Amino acid sequence: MLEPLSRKFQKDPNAFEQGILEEWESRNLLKATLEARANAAPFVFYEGPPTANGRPGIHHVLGRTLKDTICRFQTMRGKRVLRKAGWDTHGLPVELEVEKQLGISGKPDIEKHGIGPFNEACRNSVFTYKQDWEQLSQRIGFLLDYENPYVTFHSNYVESVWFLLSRFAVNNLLYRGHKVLPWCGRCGTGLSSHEVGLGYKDINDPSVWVSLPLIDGKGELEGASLVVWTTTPWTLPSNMGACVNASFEYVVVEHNGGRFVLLENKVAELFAEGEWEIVSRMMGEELVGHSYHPLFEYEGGDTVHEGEHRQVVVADDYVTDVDGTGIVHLAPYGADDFRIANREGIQAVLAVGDEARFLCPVAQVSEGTFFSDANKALSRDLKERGRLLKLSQCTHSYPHCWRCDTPLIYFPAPAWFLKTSSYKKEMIEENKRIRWAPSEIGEGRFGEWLENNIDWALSRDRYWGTPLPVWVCDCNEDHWHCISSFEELGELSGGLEDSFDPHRPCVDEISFPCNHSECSGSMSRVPQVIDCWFDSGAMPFAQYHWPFDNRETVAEQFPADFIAEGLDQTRGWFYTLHAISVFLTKVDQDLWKSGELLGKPLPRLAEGSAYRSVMVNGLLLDKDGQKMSKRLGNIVVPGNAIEKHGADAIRWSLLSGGAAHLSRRFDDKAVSEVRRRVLGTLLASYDFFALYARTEAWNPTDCELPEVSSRPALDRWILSRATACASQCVEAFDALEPARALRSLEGFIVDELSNWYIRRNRRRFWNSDDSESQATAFATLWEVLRATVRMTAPVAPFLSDSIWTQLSQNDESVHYQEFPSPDGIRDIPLEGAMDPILRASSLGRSVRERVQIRVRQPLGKLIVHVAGESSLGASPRAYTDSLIQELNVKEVEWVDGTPDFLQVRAKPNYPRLGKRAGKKMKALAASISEMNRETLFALQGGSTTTLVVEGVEFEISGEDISMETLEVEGLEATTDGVVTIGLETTLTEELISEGLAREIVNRVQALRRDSGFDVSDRIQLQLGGSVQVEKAAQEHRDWISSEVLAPEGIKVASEKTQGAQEYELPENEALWILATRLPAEVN
RNA sequence: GGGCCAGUAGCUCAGUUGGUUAGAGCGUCCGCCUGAUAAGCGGGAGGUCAGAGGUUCAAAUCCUCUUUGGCCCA
Repeated sequence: MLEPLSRKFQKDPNAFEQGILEEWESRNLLKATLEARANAAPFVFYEGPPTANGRPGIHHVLGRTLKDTICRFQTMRGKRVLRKAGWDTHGLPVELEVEKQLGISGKPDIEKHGIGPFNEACRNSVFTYKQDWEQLSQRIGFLLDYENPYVTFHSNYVESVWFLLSRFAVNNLLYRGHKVLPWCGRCGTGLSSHEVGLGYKDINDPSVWVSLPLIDGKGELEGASLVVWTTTPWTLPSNMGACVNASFEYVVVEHNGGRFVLLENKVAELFAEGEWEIVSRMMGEELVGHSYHPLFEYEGGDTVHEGEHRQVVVADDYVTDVDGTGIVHLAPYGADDFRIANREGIQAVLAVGDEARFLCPVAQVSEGTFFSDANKALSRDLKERGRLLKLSQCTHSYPHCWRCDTPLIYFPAPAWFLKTSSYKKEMIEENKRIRWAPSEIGEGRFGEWLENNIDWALSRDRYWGTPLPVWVCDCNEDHWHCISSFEELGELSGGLEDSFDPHRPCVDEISFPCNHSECSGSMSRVPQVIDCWFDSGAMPFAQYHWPFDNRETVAEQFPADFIAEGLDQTRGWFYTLHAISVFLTKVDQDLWKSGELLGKPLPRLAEGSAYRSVMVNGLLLDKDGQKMSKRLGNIVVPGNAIEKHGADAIRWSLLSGGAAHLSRRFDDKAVSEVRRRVLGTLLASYDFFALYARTEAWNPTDCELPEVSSRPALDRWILSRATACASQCVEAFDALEPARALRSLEGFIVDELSNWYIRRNRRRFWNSDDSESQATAFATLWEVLRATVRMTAPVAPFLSDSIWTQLSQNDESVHYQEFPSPDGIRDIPLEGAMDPILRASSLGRSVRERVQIRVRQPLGKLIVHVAGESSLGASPRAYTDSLIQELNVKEVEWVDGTPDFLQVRAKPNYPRLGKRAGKKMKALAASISEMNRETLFALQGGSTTTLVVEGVEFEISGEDISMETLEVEGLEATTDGVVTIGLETTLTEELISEGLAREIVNRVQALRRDSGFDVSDRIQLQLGGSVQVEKAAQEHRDWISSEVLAPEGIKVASEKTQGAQEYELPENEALWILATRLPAEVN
């Protein structure tokens, strides 16, 4: 019992933790934890679903540790924390992976292969690395319910998503439109931004300046033309309008008898010097509303956006003065252009279709011409008609299809949208109620994103995803319907097969008659699937198959109290969760009106966002601050690091290294340091306790723990500090700032518990002469250690649990104990009184260093003065013994008041006086520092004095100044401004003799250790040496023998015994020792 | 181009509402202790708080600009 743990941990942390993992597994820790909290209030956590078709890296360890730590902490605060795992399984990355596997590429290939087999391959591929994820999570101690995860491709999940989509449709927030995408005309497909990035190439393009003659120009604008610039002449036939920036100033210039409108600083690029002059200036807004003659007249084309206007001037901030003329030609082949056309009601007609070829003849370009081949002919035509002002060539980087190398176009593809912009106000409002850590992300990045919200382009022309549950009539495409459940689909289509799978292609085959009156058409599904971000954003509902099942559970488990993901999720999961939940709970009022749905009660869900607080973590870089990437080969494989250091050290180091939201470096050395300095110290402290509890047979169960009030000041101090630490941890964890909690814990464990409390109290643990003090020491340390491991448990779950089990001597895990109460016993005056003691110790060591007298050499007297001692709530003098031991002095003299030998000076209390004195503060500070000691003394005694500074009187009281001690006359002294000490450095005969006695003990102890004796082994001791040494040994023989456990006393002999160890002591003194272990019966 | 964040000791980072001499760990130099012993502790040295300007009696902290780096979006 009370086994030592330190060496086992330091030697092989991995094996150490594996043992604890087995324990947890055998008793199913997560289940046990939830059972222990069966009736507790919930703390709701949502797991952001990872994609399991990639290996987890060390940065996932960061995210998972943050989640786990907060969840464990809340569990220990008495909450019931369900932890349902989840998997994000749909989407393009899966498809690309499978294309690679099957050795095919592109949509035509996939359709040739067959959507059915392709999706089957996707389904099999998504869990390629599931094992890796589960094992890693389990190994780092991330408690997660992997037995009942939510999986986005499961039928139930898909059905919930359909239901949510149908609610958008019912509210008229689902609509058909166009989305401008990077598009390959040859493959007939849109590309993701990732794919676009794969295919940039430098090409040569024409650069044309074209005139747009105004139809209705008046005054200076009469007969004037707008000038636009483009490198894509093929888009000019599809010109919809011209866009200016309302706040720019434009000029009208005359050139060769014509008038042209553009930005002043662009004129020189167009016309030669001296051939133009400025006629007039006007703001962009004055141009808005004019119309101009179209560039090309032709029949045909594909109208993709109906509108009342064509060829008009509009304004938008997206127009810059960097490229072009400050007037932008709008064509449907641009996302901004499309947005503006939408807003302004401008008709959009495509001259170039989805195969990137002309749909109709335009000028000298024939139907079917590939877009890039039309540039020359179009330019020529414009030139002939006098509309081309300038033509040159430019080389620039242009995207190409990474599969077939064809130049891409930006193309408005048919798409389905969610009208999120219609409830932007609600989303912004609800965002203000979310607690963001750090807050800037919520106000800044996320807030900004919501302010600029545009409708959600929901559909994807792909295969492996949740099919968009929209069925359209073949007679009239305005007859469409969004399905809300499998049951509804079954009823409409005459029943679903048992093997029904809501994925493509199965779902594509289902059709039913159009139910619009007097329509005899047949409804079939649109080909698209949906953005997989909608899947993950739907998880608060879909993870429980709401509203078809678990309505009560969702009502309790919505919204989340806490989520935590990386910064890159701001526009990802954080947004989709928010957008869907705000819509469902706040915008969709109809859903909740009746209080029931499908004939069963529907509990109202809390109105608002899906989460109340969110913790954002930054990127994890390598030790040199480089982004980890396969290319650089600097990816840290979590397994290796864990094997070396164990998970606790990694968890601790990841959480303590700076604010969570900043990008941080993963540094192996930092992990070692944490392991040694923090975890090592905690274990050593426990081992110390265990060692003496064993030898002295102390057991918490068979003794009565003494009243705290009756314990020594130092014991009450450490208990109070433990409470202080608990209160800081609770505050920091609640604020989602684990790094702050860990700083408190590190300081408490290393400085306060180990380096001060244990170090100053060691003797009490083996001194059974004072059994009361010993029992109290054991009780205090036991209690403090138990509190400490409960505080470290959320961060270092393994180590903490193993120490806890030892201390408790039972099987109960630390992980469902209560976190130490922040409202426990606290004695703040006592804590304050310790501060001068720590300062005095430090000063004392500094003086000893200066005068070169080692601590082992006792000194006579230490004089201590504490400025403002009387204002401390408790007297530091209660700790006099600690100071005597720490600095090895015979006595401590506490100085009252400000005696003559102490030089003092006053410093102004700036925060107090600064407000009163204002500009005169500097002068006032000067006169305060000149006040004499009598005045200061009087002020401290409670009287006041008046200082006149620059003609103004200031009444100064004791509170307006603080006293600073400078030095002590006649002694080796030093001060830190608050505490001043003087050290008597005279060495008397007795002190020297005692110093030597300590040297002797020191050498004997070293010899004991080197000889491999146990700490409680008794020995027989012979020694001798130089005259002074022998004299000291004689004088202190009793003390020495008790210190080194030589019950038979020591034998001082002038003749050196054979086999004795020789030593050279300071001041050229000589010593020899012979120590032998006494037989066991003596021990 | 826009937004957000960061720049403090050789390295990694703290630094509360502006207020006394800007702190800690690692590293380095010097030393100590050891009945926690394959540990531990202390003391020094080391900083123009990225740069410039401003507000203020007082700025690492507030404001403006510049600069470097990161992330997100165009």
